[in-house]
Amino acid sequence: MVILRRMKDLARQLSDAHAAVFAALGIDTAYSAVTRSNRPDLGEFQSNGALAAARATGRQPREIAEAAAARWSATGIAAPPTIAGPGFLNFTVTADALAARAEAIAADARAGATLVETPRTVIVDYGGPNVAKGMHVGHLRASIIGDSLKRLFRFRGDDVIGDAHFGDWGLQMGLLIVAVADAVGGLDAAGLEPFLAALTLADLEAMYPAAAARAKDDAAFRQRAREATAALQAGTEPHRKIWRALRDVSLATQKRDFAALGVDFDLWLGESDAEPYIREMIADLEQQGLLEDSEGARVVRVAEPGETRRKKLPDGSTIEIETPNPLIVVSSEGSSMYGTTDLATILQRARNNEPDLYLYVVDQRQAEHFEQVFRAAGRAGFAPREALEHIGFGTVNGADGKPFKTRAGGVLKLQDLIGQAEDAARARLRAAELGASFPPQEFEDVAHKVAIASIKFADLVNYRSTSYVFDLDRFTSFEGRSGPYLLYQAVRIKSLLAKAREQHAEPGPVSVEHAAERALVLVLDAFDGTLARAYDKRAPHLLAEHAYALAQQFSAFYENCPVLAERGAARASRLTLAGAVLAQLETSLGLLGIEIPERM
RNA sequence: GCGCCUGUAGCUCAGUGGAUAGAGCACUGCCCUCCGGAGGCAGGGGUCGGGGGUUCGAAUCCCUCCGGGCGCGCCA
Repeated sequence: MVILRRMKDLARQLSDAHAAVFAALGIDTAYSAVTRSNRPDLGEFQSNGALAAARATGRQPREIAEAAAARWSATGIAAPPTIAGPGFLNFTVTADALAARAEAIAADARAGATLVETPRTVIVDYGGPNVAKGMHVGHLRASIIGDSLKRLFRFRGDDVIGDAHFGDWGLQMGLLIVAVADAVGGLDAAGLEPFLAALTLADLEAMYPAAAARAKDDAAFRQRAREATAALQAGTEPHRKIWRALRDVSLATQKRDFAALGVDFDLWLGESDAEPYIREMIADLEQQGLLEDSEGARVVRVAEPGETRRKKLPDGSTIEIETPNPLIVVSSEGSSMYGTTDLATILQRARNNEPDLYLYVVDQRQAEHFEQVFRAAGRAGFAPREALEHIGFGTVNGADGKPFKTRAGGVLKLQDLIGQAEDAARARLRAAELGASFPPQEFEDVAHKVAIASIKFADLVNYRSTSYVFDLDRFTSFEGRSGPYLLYQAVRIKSLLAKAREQHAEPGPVSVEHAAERALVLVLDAFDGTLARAYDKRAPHLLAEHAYALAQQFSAFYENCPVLAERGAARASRLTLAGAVLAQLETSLGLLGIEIPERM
């Protein structure tokens, strides 16, 4: 196997050259970073290092900038920088450097992306469907963001394991077991077996909300559910048999929903799979003296000394209590709570996968829960606290700014949501007279890809911690910053390249002449830096923005720089650029979990 | 009450110490004898919630006030 030394991006090349200049001048190279310019009228890249270095050393920024400019000798990459304002250095790269970079990207199977220096083992916990409920719009973000992060980390060279972590072991199971018992007339009723055999997800979706609602104000019913939960976890029959049936029905549907969404997992484990570790974990916590009795439960305290908050009691008085709250490991009923399984799952993962990093892609509202679990895991030595990260995200809201609901006020099932997006995609395609001549099966495939691209791009283009407003009309639009626009641009390039092949027009060496070509190569060049930042910040939206910027810049290039109308070297150069753009666009969208149809 | 998140153009959102705050939608005006116009180019539109402070420099950091969302032990 040939090991290629990947070419550094232009910002990196300029930074290296600038660092050499700073080193020669005796200035700390920590200030030598060169980045894309925010003043394109003055240069393509800039360095603010002279200002920062001036502050640190007490020298004049202008003087440092002038000395650096005078020593600049990176021939071939850029001319010596110009100085502006109090000491900004502005760089304009040479056409040759751009051409070389474009060719390197075009020839690279990774479209110009480098790998992390030290690959790690990373486990990504995302999706998190609940066995008691079908997947709905609320599961969208966990699935889409988690899947994208998994792809991004894997692409950068890490060994990544995606785990769905089904919610199949808590009180929701106890509630369902009691509901089943009531439906058939008791746990030992003859009707149990046939009931379980005929069970569907629809039954489950009808039973669970009813049971959950009843538990709210029927204390006796709630107590029965808690007891049933404890019995299930203790391995009692027929609780276990019922649980198995419920889980099987739910899982089959959820796998289908994930498949429709184009989201996959390496491990399809759930909370129940942590069960074998719980007894041992509790003994370990006990032995370490971390477990305390508290109001009938057994807890691990995780607050540091002095971490307190005031709490109002029912009688109106306030008391000072520790924060975060202790993590409940054993409920007063003797059952496992979600904190118990989460903690045991860390132990399980540490044993089985030895991850360097654990990412939990879960709703931001659970931040405090994870803080408790992570602290407990750190204290118990299951995993270092720094290796555990909660990747929180905001909610999907309706037009009223509140979490998204259907017109009837219920939650929108994932399946229905995808169906609505497909309807919208079909209508858009027909309105644009796209795919009219396709075989029905291909038309449906295109509509599905457009629908998924609409949903995923609209979600991923927002920074994950902010909530966003769900607006299917906007998401499925072919205009502007949307998934369908990106598919359209990509397919248009495919069409162009196919036409070139028909004409036996071959790509060739790149020469960068037109301003639109310069701008395009600069966007291609920015890919690797964007990947690195998206990776560091666990922020796929940076990648979504890059894909959009690339498509948009290609459109400008396409408008200004005819490809097939040219002949010879110019045509060959532009074909290389077009090919590089398509490859990078496919890679970018692929990392977002978005598939591009062959034609549309 | 305490804590976390959040407030940027009419709308949806980027930008978290650097120069003149950006993009999409919407709006106005141009551009199809030309590779897919679902496009491109240009323009109007912002006291970056208010006030104070730190800094050569603040949407970004600190303080304070106002608005919105969420969380605060036996649900997940």
